[in-house]
Amino acid sequence: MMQNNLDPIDLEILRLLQKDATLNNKELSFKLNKSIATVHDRVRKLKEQGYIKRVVAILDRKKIDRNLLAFSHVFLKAHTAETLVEFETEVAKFSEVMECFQMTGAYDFILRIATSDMDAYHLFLRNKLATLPNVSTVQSFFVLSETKSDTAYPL
Amino acid sequence: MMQNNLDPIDLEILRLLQKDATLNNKELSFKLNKSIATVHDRVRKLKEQGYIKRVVAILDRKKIDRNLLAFSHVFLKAHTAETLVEFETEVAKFSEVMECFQMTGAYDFILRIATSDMDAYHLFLRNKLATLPNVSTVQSFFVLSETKSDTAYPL
DNA sequence: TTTATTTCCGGAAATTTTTCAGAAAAACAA
DNA sequence: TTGTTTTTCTGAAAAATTTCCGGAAATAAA
Repeated sequence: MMQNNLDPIDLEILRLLQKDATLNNKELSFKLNKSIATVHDRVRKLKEQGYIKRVVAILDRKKIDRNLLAFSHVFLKAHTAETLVEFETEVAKFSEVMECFQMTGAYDFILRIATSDMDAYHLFLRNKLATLPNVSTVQSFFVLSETKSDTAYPL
Repeated sequence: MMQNNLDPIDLEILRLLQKDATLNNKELSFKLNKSIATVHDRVRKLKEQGYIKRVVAILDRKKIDRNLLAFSHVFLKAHTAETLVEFETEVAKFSEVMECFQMTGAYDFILRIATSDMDAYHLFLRNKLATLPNVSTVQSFFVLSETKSDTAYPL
């Protein structure tokens, strides 16, 4: 596997592990009709080569008191490299911020914010996000329902 | 553990497994200063009780040719229960749609779309999303850079 | 304090991961 | 085609881990 291409076996392994990374080599080998050692080797290489970045446990957000999910659109006052980097650095430190993307178009950043409730969001907005230098405007949108939520890319 | 509260040991286990679910019981037991059997028991219960919904492999999106990430804001023409459910059902079938949220406020849904490039997004928009009944307007925003991307909630 | 309940632990058995040498398959050159 | 090299695959053995269990320790209740 010198070249960077994934064969059908690799793709199937990635497909399966994206859905359920608790599958062990024996189970994978059964599903793939390959030997355990082969599967073991393939998985090791997929990790080594960085196709699999990490394996994580996904928690039930509502069970750990993160009932409110919001998207915050952030506009900055200035757009120098420095301003952007500073905002990115500071916003990443807030525990409520799950994701931060710099965007094209109408606003500068989209944040995905997880808090326990609206009060907590309000406090986050007032005491954390709005206090960052160069933040001009924040538009907040709240999730009514999660219709689809997938970490697995189709392969 | 009859009541639904997590003690500091459970919280620490969840913290660790959210970051790296490849940690085995021996490693966890070392970090927690507990026996392997105790850790094993705790993790089993956390899964049983649904705190850990699933364990997944996170892939490097760019290595599997999903270079473009977009957020699409969707406005519907009508808002009957039927219309909403139909949209949710149909949009979830598209492989480009990683997430779909129904939202409060200015637009009805936010979609997170992963495609290989702008051409693929264009095709998705024209041939899939825009063809759904009752879709009024779609605003597309593209990710310039991922500043923070976390699946782990702070505990 | 005594009793009941829960949590925790060490050790053993069962299972899985990891390693390895050789076989099979594929790629390549003559 | 044939022989050579390289890669991939396999089964088996060794190493490591998970899983189970009885009883000890800690905690809560009587």
